[in-house]
Amino acid sequence: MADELRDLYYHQPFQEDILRHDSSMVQNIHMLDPSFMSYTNEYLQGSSSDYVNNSLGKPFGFSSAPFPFSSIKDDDDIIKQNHVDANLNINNDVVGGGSETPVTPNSSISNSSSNEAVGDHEDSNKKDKQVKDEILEDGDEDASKKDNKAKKKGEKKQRPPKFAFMTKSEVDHLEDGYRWRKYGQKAVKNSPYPRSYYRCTSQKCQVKKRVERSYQDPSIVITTYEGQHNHQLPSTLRGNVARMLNPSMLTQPSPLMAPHAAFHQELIMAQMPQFYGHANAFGNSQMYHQNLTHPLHNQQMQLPPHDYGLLQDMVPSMFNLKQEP
DNA sequence: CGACTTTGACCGGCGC
DNA sequence: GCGCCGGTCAAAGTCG
Repeated sequence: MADELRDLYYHQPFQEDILRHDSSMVQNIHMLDPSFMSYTNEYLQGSSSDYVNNSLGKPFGFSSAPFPFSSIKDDDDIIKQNHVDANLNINNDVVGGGSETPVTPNSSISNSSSNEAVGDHEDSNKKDKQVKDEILEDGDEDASKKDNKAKKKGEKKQRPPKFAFMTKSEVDHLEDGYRWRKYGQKAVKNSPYPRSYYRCTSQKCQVKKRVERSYQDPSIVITTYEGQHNHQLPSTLRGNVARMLNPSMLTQPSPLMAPHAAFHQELIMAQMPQFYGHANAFGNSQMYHQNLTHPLHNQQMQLPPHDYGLLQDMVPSMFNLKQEP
């Protein structure tokens, strides 16, 4: 399974290769193509439908173009979407400096193999069907175990939307601005690395996340968020996030949050605003989006010169703008 | 002492 | 029905 996961990881077109910084513990954060997300989810105990029907309504990359989730009805549609994404990303740099096999409009082999690489495709179809059935039901997302017991036979627990991504990091639990309490850890089948379960410590916030390390590439941490925060970021962290993003203050390192951690958080927040709808410290993050969405255009963007200080040092590719003295 | 982690037990879903 | 597996619970332990 992890072989396929790695293949997908390295061969699916990524929206961006955001971070390239040798000295950063988080070297690369890869926001995953929507279709890949659906595949990834197969590995992460969910179903492609979890993503197809999630509340994001936007691509998982930084593109501002709406992703037609509603048009996706089955795996075939996901594969078609994969074609589109492959075409769109054909000229983009990907992991490995573009040494990957180019994805062409006729790369159905790649896509179909990816489809097979999902593993037990029949099983995934069953899961999809299950989730689709679940979606037809009205149910409380945070239904407790007791509530489940009270449910009728045949009713299945509805899962909140999920968002998974892979991060190259030495640390398992990446700081994202929220406070989490670990409530479980399980050994992962066929992997020497355990999976950890975290729950947001805020009262009445049902957001959970799973963190596990890829056993094929132990440098990669797979994080899966489930649910939606119903509160703001802890104030101290928010303040530091703001500091990270305020150009006038960027030269001041944050004492409470490691630079890579703060940036990691921002990536997540920009990536899934619905998950951080109450706490998007980006505010007006248009520039950020544009920078990450069109790296080639970035070089031609005309922006007032700024000293981005620490962040610029961390993410030189983001600041690949002409800034004449 | 409160917040958090650890870890074995437990539960439900699923395949056979 | 049984066993496997993922996810969760909760008591005990740890830390600041």
